[in-house]
Amino acid sequence: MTIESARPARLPKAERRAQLLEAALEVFSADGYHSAGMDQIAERAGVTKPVLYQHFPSKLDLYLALLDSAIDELLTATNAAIASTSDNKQRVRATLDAYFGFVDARKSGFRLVFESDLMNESAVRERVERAEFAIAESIAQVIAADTGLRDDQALLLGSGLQGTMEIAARRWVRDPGDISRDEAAELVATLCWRGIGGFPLTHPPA
Amino acid sequence: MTIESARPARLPKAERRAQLLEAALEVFSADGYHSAGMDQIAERAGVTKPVLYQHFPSKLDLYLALLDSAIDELLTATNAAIASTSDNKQRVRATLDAYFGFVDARKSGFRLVFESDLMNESAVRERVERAEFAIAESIAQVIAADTGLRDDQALLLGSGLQGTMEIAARRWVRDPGDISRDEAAELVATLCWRGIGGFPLTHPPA
DNA sequence: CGCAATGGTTACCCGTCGGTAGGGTTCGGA
DNA sequence: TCCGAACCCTACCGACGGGTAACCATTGCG
Repeated sequence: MTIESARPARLPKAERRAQLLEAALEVFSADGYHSAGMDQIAERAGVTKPVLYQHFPSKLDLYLALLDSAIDELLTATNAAIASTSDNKQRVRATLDAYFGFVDARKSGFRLVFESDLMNESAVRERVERAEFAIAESIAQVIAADTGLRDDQALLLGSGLQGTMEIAARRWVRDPGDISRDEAAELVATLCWRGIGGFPLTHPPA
Repeated sequence: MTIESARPARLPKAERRAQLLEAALEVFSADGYHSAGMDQIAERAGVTKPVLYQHFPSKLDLYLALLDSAIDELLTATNAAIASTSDNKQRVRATLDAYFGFVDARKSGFRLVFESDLMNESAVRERVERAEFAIAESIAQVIAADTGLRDDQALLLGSGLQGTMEIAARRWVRDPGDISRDEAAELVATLCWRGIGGFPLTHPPA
């Protein structure tokens, strides 16, 4: 009982903030936005509610901070993967590795974004849709460049691939079963490549 | 002022119930479960809250009634489509016609099921997952029968196809753009068939 | 040893909303 | 015309939870 052990455990602002974010992420992703209480989040961080409000002005702001952080990380990872090679088959594989890598390492963050129960809030919906669109568009750019398809057609296909990744990842997170992260990524990569691989250059502008 | 015109407009129980269900469906699907208020639903039906509670014991029960109804309709439609032919390519097309037919005709019901903000409620989650699984399994049965794939492999593919339909439909409902219902169904059917069509009999048990 | 400044806590407020009690009004039948 | 049943409304309750006010405690510096 010499030093920090029991309840109070005073912390500098930055660390406390990080801790609160982590606690909030766990609670939000476990219970959803509506069921989660500010008291609950504070308690998980070993602190009381007012402390939470010293760091975040409202419940929604706290949620959005987490959302932005998760989205940012996902976009960074996928964009890096898309840019990592110029071989399209490899590119698909790399992208799915990155996607499932994120999903695996940041399960809570992933669920926060793609299983949110706050989609009615415009601020949330906007962010999630922007994220989905950003991924779809990154893919679409490659498709458009390499196939000669029209931009809107490419975007449609990009959306399809993005959607496939999203829903597959969601299902895998919910119930991984016997499937490892790598297996999952490879499986979906195969599916995506089978779907998209037939397009390149076999489909002139006409 | 002779007959029913103004506010009260007395109705027999069955009709009132139907009207309440319709009003609730609109409100729930527009605002989500949490934002929707019982007063709001009652008002939309031209009635007050207690009337609502004479027909449904709680907000959740009302929601579940709508959910069950929508799910039942969707499963009926898709199962009929799957059974409608024995040509697999046709089968895929028919299933997507049925799926998008439901989505188009019952937009609110579709959103209620697949964009629910009440997934944390176990009763809701269970129903939605059962619905997804039921569709995936119907598809998987055909796949298993026609390809010789193991049951679990077939179920995985069935889940993939179900997921593809779901997410594509969700995106189409959110923003149909210039794409007609038929176009959407055909497009996704093509995508699904391209993904699954390579499997039959080319992939023996080994 | 004071004495800020920083970090926490207890205790409370209050708006919203699901749910209810009890009383009025219309209708069919005797 | 009386009666009771079916239907609907006004008015209210009570709990839950986001957000806040006001008050302790620890730390470290002069």
